[in-house]
Amino acid sequence: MNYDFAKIEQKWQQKWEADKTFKVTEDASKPKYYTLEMFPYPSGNLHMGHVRNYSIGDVVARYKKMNGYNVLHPMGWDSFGLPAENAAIKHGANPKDWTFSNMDNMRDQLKSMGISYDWDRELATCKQDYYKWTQWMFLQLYNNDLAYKKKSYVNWCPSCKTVLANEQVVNGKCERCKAEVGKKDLEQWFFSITKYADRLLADIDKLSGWPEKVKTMQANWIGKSHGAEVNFKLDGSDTALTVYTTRPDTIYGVTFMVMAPESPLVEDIIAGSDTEKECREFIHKMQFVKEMDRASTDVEKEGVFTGRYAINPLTGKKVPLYLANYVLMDYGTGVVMAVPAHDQRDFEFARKYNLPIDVVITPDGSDMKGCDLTESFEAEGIMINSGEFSGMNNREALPKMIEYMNEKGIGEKKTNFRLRDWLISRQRYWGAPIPIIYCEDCGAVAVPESDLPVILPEDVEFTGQGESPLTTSPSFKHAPCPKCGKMGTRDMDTMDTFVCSSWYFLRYCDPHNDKMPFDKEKTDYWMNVDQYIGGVEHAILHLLYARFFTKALYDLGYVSCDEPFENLLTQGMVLKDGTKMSKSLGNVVSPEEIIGKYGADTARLFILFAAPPERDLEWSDTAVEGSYRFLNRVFRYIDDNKDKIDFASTYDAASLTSEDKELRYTLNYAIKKCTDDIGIRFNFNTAISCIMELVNGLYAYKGTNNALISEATRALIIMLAPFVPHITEELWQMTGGEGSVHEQCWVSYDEKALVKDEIEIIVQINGKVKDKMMIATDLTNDQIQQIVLANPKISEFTCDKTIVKFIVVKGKLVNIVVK
RNA sequence: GCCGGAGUGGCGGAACUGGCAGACGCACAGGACUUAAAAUCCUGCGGCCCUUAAAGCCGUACCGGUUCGAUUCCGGUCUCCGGCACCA
Repeated sequence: MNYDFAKIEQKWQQKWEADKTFKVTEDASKPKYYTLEMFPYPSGNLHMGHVRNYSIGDVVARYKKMNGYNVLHPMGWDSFGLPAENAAIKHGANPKDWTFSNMDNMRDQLKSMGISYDWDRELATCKQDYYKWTQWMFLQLYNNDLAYKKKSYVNWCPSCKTVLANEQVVNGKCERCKAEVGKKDLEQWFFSITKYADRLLADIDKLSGWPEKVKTMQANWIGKSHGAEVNFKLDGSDTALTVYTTRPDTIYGVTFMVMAPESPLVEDIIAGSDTEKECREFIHKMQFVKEMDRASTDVEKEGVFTGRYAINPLTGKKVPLYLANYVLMDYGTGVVMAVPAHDQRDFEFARKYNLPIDVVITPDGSDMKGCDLTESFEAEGIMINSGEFSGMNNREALPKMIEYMNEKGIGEKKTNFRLRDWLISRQRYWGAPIPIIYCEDCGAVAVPESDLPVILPEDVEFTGQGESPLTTSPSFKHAPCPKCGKMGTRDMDTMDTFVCSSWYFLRYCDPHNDKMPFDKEKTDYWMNVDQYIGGVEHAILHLLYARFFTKALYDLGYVSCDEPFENLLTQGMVLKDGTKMSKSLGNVVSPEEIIGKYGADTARLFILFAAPPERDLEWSDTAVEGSYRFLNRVFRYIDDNKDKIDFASTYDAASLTSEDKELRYTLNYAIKKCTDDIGIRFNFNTAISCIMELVNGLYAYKGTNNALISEATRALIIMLAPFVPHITEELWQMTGGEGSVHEQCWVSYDEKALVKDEIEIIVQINGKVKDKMMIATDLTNDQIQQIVLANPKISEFTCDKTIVKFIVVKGKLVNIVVK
């Protein structure tokens, strides 16, 4: 007979909900612990990735609670976003109805998993009482010069019909729909995340609880580089051509200059030149080259001479100026000094167009001809043909050269970042409206805080054609200017949904506040998030934006922490047949189906047992049955032995039989290991395996000490409780436990029970295992040596040899080195 | 190209501080119970040698080093996964 999981799970879920077992409030008398799983997008159904994410979080939350912490464990919905709009277009539904019914369904599914959320703190980013404060956040940034509107050349997804942030373009394709991303010249809102680039980079060092992988990904994304800006002069004009270079030490080797065809300087430069026609053709051609094909290392370098020259400020030499496909407009200045001898890209370009290659650094300072090179020389070396710097090591010369150029007023030190400002305007409907009104007289005016929220209208049409659905609303477009009262027009864009998710962890601390986004006292109590758990796909986007928001709010005095997430766990993916589960591959296993067939406890146990949390996990139907089998085995044992169990009974440790001692050892070892594995190592798979060993030990125990059985059973139920909350609650009740198992204290172990009278030691000769012996634990090394050498099996090896060394590793092994 | 991570039985994985490689589970095989099956329980389960067993040898991607002793530390190589990439 299998245990009736369906009945048990439903029974306890209802009881927990009725008792508000997991409701939490600030309590200064207890240490707090904030555990958070990344909130889901309400797509309609939970998938296995969610099950894994929330099972991991629930173990942490329940374990910490049993260890005396006041645990905040909330859940909500990242509920703005494009899929709702697409569903509206496809099925004629309203994005709001679609989203809310998905949330209802997924909330039920989450409840069926028995996760210990404080549902009173539930939030949804698409609700007015939340997005009001998202708009408030916009105003804070706007009022503090951290939000601005700018016309720029932005990423445009033709399929989603909206602009995208740089972070949302992956390999030239839209992160969401995989369509080829184009470029568009649009006026858009940006957040000045680059003002925080230095701190976002430097404070990565504070994140000792983050995986190395995520930290390097963020550092690479921010991409700080050190160099100099140097002014070249355009020959026959006063125009300065400013370049950014990380290698000012190679400036004597500049033989030409290259600039991006999009550069605003181009027009004046080519006007009237001999090659104007060719230049215009090249610029025209470049407009139609896809971003992806332009920004790839293996695309052939291509360019055209502008007919003009630039003057090297150090040498006074005249060098030709080219337009080139490999120069990026949005990094540095859009103009690059080309040093073909010491930069591979410039080298390839120079070879193609027969431009001179002047070597200015060689390994040993001897002369070298550019024509002899097969590739650029980018390593460290001695400078040659570099005026007064010749003969110096180039790395030592570099700062001196910057200093020199600084004195002469031709250049200065400069750091550059790869990170760009965050484009937050979206030409979509289902998002938080940007609280800005455009007035003919006053320009862009922020909606005053007292007028928030700017409500997302419902009188819109979803045609899938033309502009954003928001523009079809008759009621939304016009609003009086907050400054002068004259009728103006609202900003018709909504904010990137990543804005909504950049501060939700703060709202959970005070989710019903209608005066402020949160009360500082409450965030002071709960923040930081002690443990944040989610997929590694958010390593850059969400985590970087959330860090930026936290720092900005910190600077404005709204929070006391300048990093939001103390510890981060990036869980691995759930795979089937070696690949990611996906509808198109037809290898999706639905959580609902598994929970229906085996129960939530089995689903949770399997997913926690099958692999450590950070690693990818291969789904196995047979292994799921194994987990189910284990739970039945536990249930059966306790059901069969419940008459023997009395938690109040005690025993005398001094009068135990050897059998008793063995069980007692297994028990205490399991407690020790399980405690470390959950609390310190986050290795839930091994925590579960040692609980399994305890169950095997209980089955194998043939003694009659019921008090000992009771002690072991009690510990078993408590240790299993964070993993499988329903069955343990039932077993707790069956064995006469008081209250809820989830309100019990975690178990502690007895160090003395882990000390054995006799232990097995390994006997090695020259590092190879030759025998195993049982010896008393209280022997001295000399006594051990005597006993081991008296062993006939060992003396057989040692008799005709000399013993060089006798190594004793206390409690483990001895190694005899013989010759 | 640069930066990270990984490589252990048929499979998922374990070995935490340099000390019995393969815990725990899955799969498989044999047995008990049963009229039978399922369920359950017991036993075996890295490879070679061998009828079997004992004993021995080999074995943690590969080559080498340090050490009494290396899956673990060091040097080099290969493969796979992830991120970034014409960033001057």
